[in-house]
Amino acid sequence: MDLPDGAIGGPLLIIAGAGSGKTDTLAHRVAQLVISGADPRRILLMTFSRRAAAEMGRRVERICAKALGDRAGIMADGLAWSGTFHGIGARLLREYAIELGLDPQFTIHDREDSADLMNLARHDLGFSKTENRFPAKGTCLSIYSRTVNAEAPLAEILRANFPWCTAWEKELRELFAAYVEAKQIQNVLDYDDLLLYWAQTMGDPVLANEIGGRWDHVLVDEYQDTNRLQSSILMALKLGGRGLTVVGDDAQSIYSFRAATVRNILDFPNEFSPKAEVITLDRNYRSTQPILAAANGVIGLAQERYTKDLWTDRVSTEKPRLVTVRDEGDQARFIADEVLDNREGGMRLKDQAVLFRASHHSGPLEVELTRRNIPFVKFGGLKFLDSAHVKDMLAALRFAQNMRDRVAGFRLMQLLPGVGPASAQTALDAIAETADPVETLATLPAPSRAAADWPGLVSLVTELRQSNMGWPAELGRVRAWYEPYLERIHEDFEMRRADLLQLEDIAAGYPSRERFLTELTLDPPDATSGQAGVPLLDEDYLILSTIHSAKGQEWRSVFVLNAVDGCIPSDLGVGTTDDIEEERRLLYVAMTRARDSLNLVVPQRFFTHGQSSTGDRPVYASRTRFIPAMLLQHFENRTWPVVKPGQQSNAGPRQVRLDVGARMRGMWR
DNA sequence: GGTGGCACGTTTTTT
DNA sequence: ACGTGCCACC
Repeated sequence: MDLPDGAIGGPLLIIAGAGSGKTDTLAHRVAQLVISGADPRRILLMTFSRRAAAEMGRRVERICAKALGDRAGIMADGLAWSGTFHGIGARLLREYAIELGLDPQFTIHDREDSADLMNLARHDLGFSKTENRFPAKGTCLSIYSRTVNAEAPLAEILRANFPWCTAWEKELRELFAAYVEAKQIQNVLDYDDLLLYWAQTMGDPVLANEIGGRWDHVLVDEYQDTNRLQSSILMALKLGGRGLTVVGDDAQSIYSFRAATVRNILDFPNEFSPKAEVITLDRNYRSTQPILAAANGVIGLAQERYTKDLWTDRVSTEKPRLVTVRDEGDQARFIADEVLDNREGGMRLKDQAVLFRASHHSGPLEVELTRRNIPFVKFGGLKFLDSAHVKDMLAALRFAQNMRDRVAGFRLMQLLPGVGPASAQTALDAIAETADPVETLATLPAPSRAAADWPGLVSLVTELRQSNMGWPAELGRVRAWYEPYLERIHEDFEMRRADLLQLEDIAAGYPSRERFLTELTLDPPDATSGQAGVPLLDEDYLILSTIHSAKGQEWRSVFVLNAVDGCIPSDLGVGTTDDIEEERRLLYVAMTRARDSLNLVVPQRFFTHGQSSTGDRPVYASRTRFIPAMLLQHFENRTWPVVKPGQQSNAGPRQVRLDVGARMRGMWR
């Protein structure tokens, strides 16, 4: 590979197609830098997830250990600065908090907390009961977030992405001002702030110089999925681009809903003079030729493309399959059958993955897998941390960490019977106004209807603040306090208690409450399991994942669920051309995860819930528009189950094949 | 002021 | 099927 060696070189862009060994290339580049004398502590590596960062770290260490022999000691600390933009931002902001006028004890709000705070502001301004409905809290947060991340004027964002909200521009501006003020008073930062404050910091010449000077080399992975704000930070970090390397693939850009823009990668070379060097990797080492041909066919129909087709020399006679099944139930049974077949043939469950557009698409499959005792782990979608009981526990810890955090305090206090929004509000107001919040909390008159429970809350918070019981013992203390409430609130508290024990296991892996809270928010455990608890590492299990969460990974056998219009592309949203194009890339990403075998499953009929006023109704689906007739030559078409002629009538109990009545009714809806 | 019931609108992907 | 706002009752 023709990469410059360890000296600090000019800016470099590596366009790395799917399966072209991007991770390996980046790992080798970092290792090369270290081997030729670069200080690993002066290398900044930003990846998309911390999982990717960990993987990169392992590979770099392995390569270095081999090459350096007994000098491998310089890698003792591994890569000190490796993580996501948000993670690195949080670390820098804590370090520079004083200079930036922040309290170093700041807590970080996740998306849901942020939405809750937005809601409080929305309420205070009286927007929640306007005659024409004001956008919901989540929508408000999305608008705010997109405006910040895209570095674009509000009016423009509204016009382009939220046209149904344009009439509320004035109110939204007012709301966002209140939201920002609330965050500052409460000493909390949201995800966007981690980037925004960092970018602002880089606007100060002294701090910019100091921070930029900490690293000789800055490398960024998955650059096609960064947004304007992130690229601004990067450019300010390395003026002129010395020591800067970015890697990505415009054909795999799938995060525009998060304001990521493919322009970052396309415009990168021209940001510098002389222009950045560009290296293109177009050999795919992952997939067989027929799989790649099909994937190339799909992406070949994209309206705009910059990189050329990938090639491989992995020959195979097996084409990817397009499997038509009757409905989602058959889809689940087909996959379970195939997965077990593959395993009989020697392929571990872990070498197989099922990918889908939206987290809930895997529901019927999860039921089938559980029924057949096939263990699986699911990535993406609803997280363990989003469950009410886990959030309650975290609220207690967060409130102890930062008593000005109203979202945490609000949630915590309302656990007590007899405490509702009004009493919580009053208590939090009193706390907000004093210099010694613990003292205030302790001397506050208990809300009259919660007289019995209030002292317990006060002593919990006081003890946590004194913080001499150690970590993770603190969490045990919170659980002891919380369990009676858990039993009171939830019928199924037994199951939930198991989650809390799991939370304690997770907590034991962190050195302190502060680190636990920060890192859990920035990097939540992203898998949930069908069985109780996550399977042990040495166990074998099938992978279920959203396509988004499957980014950067590969499996020997890949199944794609619901390859139908309405799912891929998703029929939500207004459906601009850009949205459709992104969905096409999503299918491309899914297909290129497969090494040896690829099945796209097309259920002819599936159910949506809600939507129509009459409740559930079957939707007759057609094959995804991204595989039009002209691409069928790349696939082996089949239907499942295979019905042999003459066996039709005794192939099992007769079932409804075509719900004519529903179809007739559907004509009029 | 808290709580529980009802009706209505919403529903992807993630740091 | 689920969250959220509104309203009536305690």
